[in-house]
Amino acid sequence: MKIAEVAFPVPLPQGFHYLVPESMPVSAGCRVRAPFGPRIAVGTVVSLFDGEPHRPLKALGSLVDPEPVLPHELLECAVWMSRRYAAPIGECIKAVLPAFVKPGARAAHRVSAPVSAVARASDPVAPFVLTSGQDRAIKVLGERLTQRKFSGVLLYGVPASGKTEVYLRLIRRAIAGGGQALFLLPEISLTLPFFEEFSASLGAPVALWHSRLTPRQRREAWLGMASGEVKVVVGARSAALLPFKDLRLAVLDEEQDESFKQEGQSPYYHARELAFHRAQSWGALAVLGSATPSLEAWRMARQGAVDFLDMPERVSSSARPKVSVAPIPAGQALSQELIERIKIRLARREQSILLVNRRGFSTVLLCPKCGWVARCPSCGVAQIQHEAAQDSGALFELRCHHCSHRESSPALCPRCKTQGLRAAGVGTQKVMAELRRVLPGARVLRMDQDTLRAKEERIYDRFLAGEADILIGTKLVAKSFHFPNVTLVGVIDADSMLHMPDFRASERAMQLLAQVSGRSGRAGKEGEVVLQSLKPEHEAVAKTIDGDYAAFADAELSSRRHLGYPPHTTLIRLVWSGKSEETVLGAAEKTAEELRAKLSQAGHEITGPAPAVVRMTEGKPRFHLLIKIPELGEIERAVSAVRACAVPSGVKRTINVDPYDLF
DNA sequence: AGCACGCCGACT
DNA sequence: GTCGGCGTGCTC
Repeated sequence: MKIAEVAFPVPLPQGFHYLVPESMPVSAGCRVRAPFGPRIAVGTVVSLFDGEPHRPLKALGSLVDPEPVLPHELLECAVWMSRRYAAPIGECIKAVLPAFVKPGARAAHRVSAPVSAVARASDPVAPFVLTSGQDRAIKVLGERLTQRKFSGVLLYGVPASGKTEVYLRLIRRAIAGGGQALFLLPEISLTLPFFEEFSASLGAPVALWHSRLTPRQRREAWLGMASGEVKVVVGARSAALLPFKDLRLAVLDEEQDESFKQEGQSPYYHARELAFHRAQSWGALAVLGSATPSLEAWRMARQGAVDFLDMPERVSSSARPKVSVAPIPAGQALSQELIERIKIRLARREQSILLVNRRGFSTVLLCPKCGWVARCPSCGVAQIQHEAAQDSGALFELRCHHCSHRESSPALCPRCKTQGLRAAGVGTQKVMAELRRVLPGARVLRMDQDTLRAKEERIYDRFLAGEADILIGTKLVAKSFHFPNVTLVGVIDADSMLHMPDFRASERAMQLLAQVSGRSGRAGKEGEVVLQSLKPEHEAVAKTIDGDYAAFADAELSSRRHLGYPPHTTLIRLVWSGKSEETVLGAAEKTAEELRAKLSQAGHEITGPAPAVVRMTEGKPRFHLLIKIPELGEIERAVSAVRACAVPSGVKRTINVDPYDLF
């Protein structure tokens, strides 16, 4: 008997089996209507096989699509994703189905119409003198490309070593043979400049892909990639889930960036792994590019799982910036040392960038008398004080950076009713206010998610055009922007990055410090970096000073081995949330007990359950647990042990394999 | 995730 | 008397 495995868009781990009626011309990747409980639901056929059912099966109702809506390789990708991340198959299928075929899907409304997401243009290519590193990279990678079989390469290029030119030439070579290229970037705001540059110089249709496209742009880009008419796609994370006709090259630029891992919504996939998997399916070349590689990629390179290619010299002959440390002053954000150096830039008409960790004014509002802290009523985390909108009448408001909650900032302590609440910690707005006071003549711009909303390119363009002397911003300012007139970078609080209760804290700090340092002195002028820190002896700070990322990565990799942390081991994070603390904690504890019984002897370590750092979602209690799987342990065994544990009704449990978000 | 079935409060 | 609240249980 012919049986179809069908996935429905529901968070259930498995597919469902149906009998295929004799006359139905169904194939894998088609959507079908099928009786599902008390209703008829639309699902997608994952596979077809012949066999004897072990239980009475219902028959498929009718075909929705006469032809598959998902190409075979994309369907296979969804199935792989479902296994790799222990995610419900239906959710994985949903993630690869384009919005325009999803039943009842409504795309988010977008206010202004952006440029077409598929561009065709043809400009002559300007001649270019390559560095020897670029030349070698292009030769080696170009050679790989012509072999037409899978290989993975880590391209380790110092800041300003000219990786973009290497990518461009590789893409040109990939599409010259009729193939397609996938180019992934960590941030939506970075996709547009690359899209424009590639469409202008490639002379072939290029598509743009990210979550804020209009439905029409989506449709055009998706179908263009599926048909092979579009040759190149430049996109954010979810572009790793597009259909291809003939993929020959997949590039992840800034591969260390954590936004390549999807968090917040299942499936919790990592675009780097997906890009590798798909390059394997197509026999394509996968390139990971970074000046500060992730320890995951670094380890793969050290073990020979990917090849290592470096570009050690900068394109312009300028030297690496000079890095110094200044102590963090008490009671203010800017040290005298930093202020003096900014003054020098103002006098020379050069520009400065100041990196601040948090947007907003101050990072916590507390009562010195009774210890009350302003927390989000929905998430339970400390709220950030922001300057209020001009017309609101108040000076400040409180905002949650996890959800959209906002409220006015209280004048008295809500608990003990005394006056004199203290706003501690430094955000971008406070630095702005302080600069205005200390250097009233300086022209200052701010770039963070708050100022970014509508006009991200405007701030970039205005600073580039010299409309301001100083740019204050969060980690956005550390990204691949090129500001030739910047000769000073100041980091307001390098230590605050190291204090996070997370084993990746120093990796993140080192990457951010190295990246932001790379913004200084890019066009032949001498650059300088000032790190405000009280711990100059810390590994990440010390290695930023001597500029040795490779030494940092090797040392960190070995320390992670001693502590038994990724990338040597695998983590699985379970999160429970629900109405009452008793049921949520009860379920978590029962699971922990069962997992310890089943997994301990295989060397799996179970930590928790414990209240998550983000203690609530929508006001409901939230607990988590970590499973640490040893180097050669089986992930599948842990996942099936988790699946065997009951989830009481009223409780929601998520499974996150290789989590980056531990809060 | 839906959707039905099942037992307890304010209404035509 | 019944319309409907959402707790809990199942979907090949």
